[in-house]
Amino acid sequence: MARPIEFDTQAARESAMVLFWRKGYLASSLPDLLEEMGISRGSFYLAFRDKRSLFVECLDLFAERTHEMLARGRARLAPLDALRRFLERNFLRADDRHSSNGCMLVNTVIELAGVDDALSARASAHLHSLQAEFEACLLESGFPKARSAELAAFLMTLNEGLRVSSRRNVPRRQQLERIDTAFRLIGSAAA
Amino acid sequence: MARPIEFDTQAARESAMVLFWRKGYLASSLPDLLEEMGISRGSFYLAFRDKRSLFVECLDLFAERTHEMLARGRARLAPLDALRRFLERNFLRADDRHSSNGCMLVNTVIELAGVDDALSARASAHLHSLQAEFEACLLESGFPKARSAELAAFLMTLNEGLRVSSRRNVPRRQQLERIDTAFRLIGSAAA
DNA sequence: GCCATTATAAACTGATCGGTCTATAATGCA
DNA sequence: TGCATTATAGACCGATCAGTTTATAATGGC
Repeated sequence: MARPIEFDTQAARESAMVLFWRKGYLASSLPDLLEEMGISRGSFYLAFRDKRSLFVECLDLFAERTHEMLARGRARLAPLDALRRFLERNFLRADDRHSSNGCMLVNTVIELAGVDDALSARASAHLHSLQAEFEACLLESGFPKARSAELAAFLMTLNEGLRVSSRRNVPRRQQLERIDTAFRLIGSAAA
Repeated sequence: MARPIEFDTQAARESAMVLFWRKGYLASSLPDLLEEMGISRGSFYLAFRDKRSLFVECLDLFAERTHEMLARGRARLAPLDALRRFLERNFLRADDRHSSNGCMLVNTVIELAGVDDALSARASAHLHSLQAEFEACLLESGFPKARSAELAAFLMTLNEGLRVSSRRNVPRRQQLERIDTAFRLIGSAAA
């Protein structure tokens, strides 16, 4: 019919990311994606190779955003506070549209392990580099090297667990309590 | 052709459970299921209503087995040791065929949230009752009521995180270290 | 006013999905 | 021997999947 809006590739990619984040890879059909992205089938295959390639781009974009989120916290908070703020992220605002989507990296690891191992491994690698960032925070806040690595691994497990909980009906308050419990445990062990 | 084996409904259900556990709901196709169960299409629809109904049965069966696993530990170990043994379960034997399947309840929560909320909620409810079992262990080992509830929630988050980790390429040794870290933290806080 | 570009809607392809149905083969029992 | 039961293989159904193609409409530059 008309030519209402100019085709913004990046905006379309971000819309796709949100859908993949919410519904996963398999359950996001082409019609779903097209409606969410607001473009036609023709434009889709013109701008992106195929569904799987777009998913890879969205996965990498999500990882980038996640890293930025932690980096912004580190720029203005003490490293341990930034880490804690990062874990609390999904649970602070009750009205966040994405608060029950969990983490796209965790979701992808779970959904596609044994189905598309390359995609699952890619998501896993992103989580691994996030853990390295955790470790840097802990080092910066004074923990010795070995202890930092150990706690970073522990906090990554906690992070994974929290992202699972955020896809369940676990109330926000309980989630925050769990984070509080974890940090009190770490604090009392450090003291 | 022939009539080689008598049709064992329960054995077929268990085979289906393992496939659902490994590949999830959406990626397990009817042909996949039939091959894994070793039965024909006709027998499938004669014995089970449909794919989704069978999945519900498998989900409940998995939850039952999970509870039994914890109960067996409680029968022969101190409650805190049983709890720890339960968390370590997937990581003890390197040759376990199912060691990288994670937990079917966690997998289902993640895969089907936003896709089939009834199934996701059912898996979540099973995790909730497992958490109640955690709390009973902690109560029995001497923690006060409020503290038991808090730690049970924390350990459920840890459990969820560990099941995510077990679907990734995280080495067994690191997983065991993470559990060790968690229990040392709990121990030093309790002391 | 014309034309190349860029988008569109929608038809189409072949494969696969879950689910039904039919014709047949093997069995236990009478 | 014959028949009801229980299983099989596989054809078949309509729906949906990802991806391609086509004919058309809107636009900017000339």
